Amino acid sequence: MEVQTGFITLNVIAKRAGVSKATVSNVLHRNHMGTRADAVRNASRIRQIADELGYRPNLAARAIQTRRYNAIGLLASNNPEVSIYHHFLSGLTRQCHAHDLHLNLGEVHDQELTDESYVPKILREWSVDGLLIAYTHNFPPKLRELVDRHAIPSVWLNVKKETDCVFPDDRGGIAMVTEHLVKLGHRRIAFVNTYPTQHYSAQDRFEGYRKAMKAAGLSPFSLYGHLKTSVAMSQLNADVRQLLRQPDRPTAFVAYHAPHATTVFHAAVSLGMDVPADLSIIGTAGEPIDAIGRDISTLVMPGEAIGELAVDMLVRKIASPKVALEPGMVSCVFKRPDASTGPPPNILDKHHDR
Amino acid sequence: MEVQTGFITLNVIAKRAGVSKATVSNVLHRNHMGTRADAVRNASRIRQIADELGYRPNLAARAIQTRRYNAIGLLASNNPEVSIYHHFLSGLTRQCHAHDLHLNLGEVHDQELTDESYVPKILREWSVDGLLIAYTHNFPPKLRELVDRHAIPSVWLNVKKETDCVFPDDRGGIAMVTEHLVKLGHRRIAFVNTYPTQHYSAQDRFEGYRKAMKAAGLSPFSLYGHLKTSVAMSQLNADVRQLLRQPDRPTAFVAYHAPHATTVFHAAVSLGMDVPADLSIIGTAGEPIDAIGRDISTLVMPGEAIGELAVDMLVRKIASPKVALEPGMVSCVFKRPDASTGPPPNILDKHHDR
DNA sequence: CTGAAAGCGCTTACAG
DNA sequence: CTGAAAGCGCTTACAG
Repeated sequence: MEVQTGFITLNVIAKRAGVSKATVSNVLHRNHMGTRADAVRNASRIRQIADELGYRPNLAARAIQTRRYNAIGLLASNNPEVSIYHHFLSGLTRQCHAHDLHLNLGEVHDQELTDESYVPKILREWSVDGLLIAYTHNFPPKLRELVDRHAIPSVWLNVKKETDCVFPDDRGGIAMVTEHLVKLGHRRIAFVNTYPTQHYSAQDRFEGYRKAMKAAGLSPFSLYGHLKTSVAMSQLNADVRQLLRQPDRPTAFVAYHAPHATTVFHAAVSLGMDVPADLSIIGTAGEPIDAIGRDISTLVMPGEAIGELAVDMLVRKIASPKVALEPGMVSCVFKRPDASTGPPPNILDKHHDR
Repeated sequence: MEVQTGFITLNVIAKRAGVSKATVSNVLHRNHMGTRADAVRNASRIRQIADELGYRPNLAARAIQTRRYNAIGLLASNNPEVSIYHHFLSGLTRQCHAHDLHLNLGEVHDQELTDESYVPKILREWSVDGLLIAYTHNFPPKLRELVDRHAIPSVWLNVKKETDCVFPDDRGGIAMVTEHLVKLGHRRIAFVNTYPTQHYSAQDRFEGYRKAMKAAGLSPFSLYGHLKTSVAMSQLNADVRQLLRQPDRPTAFVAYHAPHATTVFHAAVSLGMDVPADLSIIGTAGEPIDAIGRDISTLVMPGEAIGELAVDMLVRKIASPKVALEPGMVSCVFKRPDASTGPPPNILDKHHDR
């Protein structure tokens, strides 16, 4: 039985049931704990009619009344260098469902950012109770001004700020996996990142690595150091191959993210090396189920947990907009440590310094 | 200057400006082509006041009036085997912006599907004008019933149906790249897919390959044939290594998707082979910028174009719900053909049949 | 427990 | 061109 969408209102049901729309509203949308027998019968009759008619409450009418949209917005850049919001979607949608919230996606395309007058619909019109901002850096000043000006409750995703943000513990995670390599006996451990990102994770991951190396009395070595422009993956492949031919080559790599790890892996194998017998490799931010048919020990970013926590925090923020929320730091998980790490090979262990 | 969010209404502006709210509404939201000098002055004054006060129209109040939410919903599975909606998001959000539409994300988590009574908020409440459904198979009957029953205008993403759907031309694309290999002189071309998917793309990609092989008088060879359960990537690695050691080994691979291609690539290199001198490889549905530092010739699925077309179609569908829309088929693009394909190596070319 | 009434913020004919 | 009025579908005190 097909129903005419959008025309089944409280009024229609009320007439059918011979009651007032206030009563229908009470029965359908409030916890109407009836006790009198006739009231209970009435209520179930109303519910049945609503069901038959395929009633769906009009959210807008409710929103206008309650001053709550029961919806939050996600303001994200579509530039993958600036936002990796895809990783959070699963957690976000799950937790939105838990709070019975709609999720409004407002992706900002980079080309639009050049247009000074560009304002995403999500900010132009009032239709969410709060905002999740997935914009690690280069957040357009104009948008920030709007968010501030309208005092929209917001929580930042994957950004390190004083308050109201959620991010993974990059530094701690990388330090942990670096220590893992140190404990296995590695002394020449290289860090690799091809991206020139202004995101905190670039600094933090390197810092975690550096700290762990220093603590073990080892010299940190970053393949590219501080980059102005990104290095092509084919270049990385070539550079790693050359590096691995040196007598004082690294015996282990810590990669900024998964593709770096698979590229190092592939370069090593192309030289006839075995992983982890000849070289240990740790990836970051991907999943150990890799793309080359060889599992890789990986420090997994808890994207889902971040998404869930962000929604929880935003819900609190919406309830008390004035209260600044402590940053939410989520731990990373080291998965499959044995997959691609092991003791260093028995090569001449002279100190590696450059 | 901070404004009190949500309390700046047409009325407030009207009072400040000393006009009626009808006038404010006209000036702000209609193309109020004033001609009389005083009217023009009035209009710009109203606009200025609205601006100063940080007025944002309340979408809900408008929606209730116009019976239009100016929003569409995306109903997607969070099971990556059943929906790959992430690929479409960029196109979806871009085109939503072009049509000045909100995008509501309703992801359905698989665990919820076991719950018979589960109904996503997006269907429970009326808050979008239409629905994009990214659910290639196993769409829960309950949800379909709701969509049908309420006659919600909808377009299916990445699904082949009689009407109202958008999908890439998998068959044509794969046939094209297979022909490319045939033209290069390959005769033993293998197809590889580790997933037991009920999605049309599994059949279609294989069909495109099979057709092209038959047309060239060659025997198709699928590494795993029809699968009941998926094959681990490590298994694929091992199997490819073994296969490549056979004297009548394939000289080229067509992969169901990108990770299959990189795995084949890696397996070949681990045997000391060179790509494309010793083996040609074509990936599908990823980007040629691969994860191993070696570019791969790839048949790219036009995710962005699909997303854009889907929104356009849904907009038409919302305008005329009764009209069935022709399926939208989008062509795939063969990128970097020279990256990992070339003429077959000079190995004994005896016919490959199993 | 139920219903008449007022109101949320906006839009839309319709008079003036 | 402008404004008073009615109404969109719902919720919420407040009487009864």
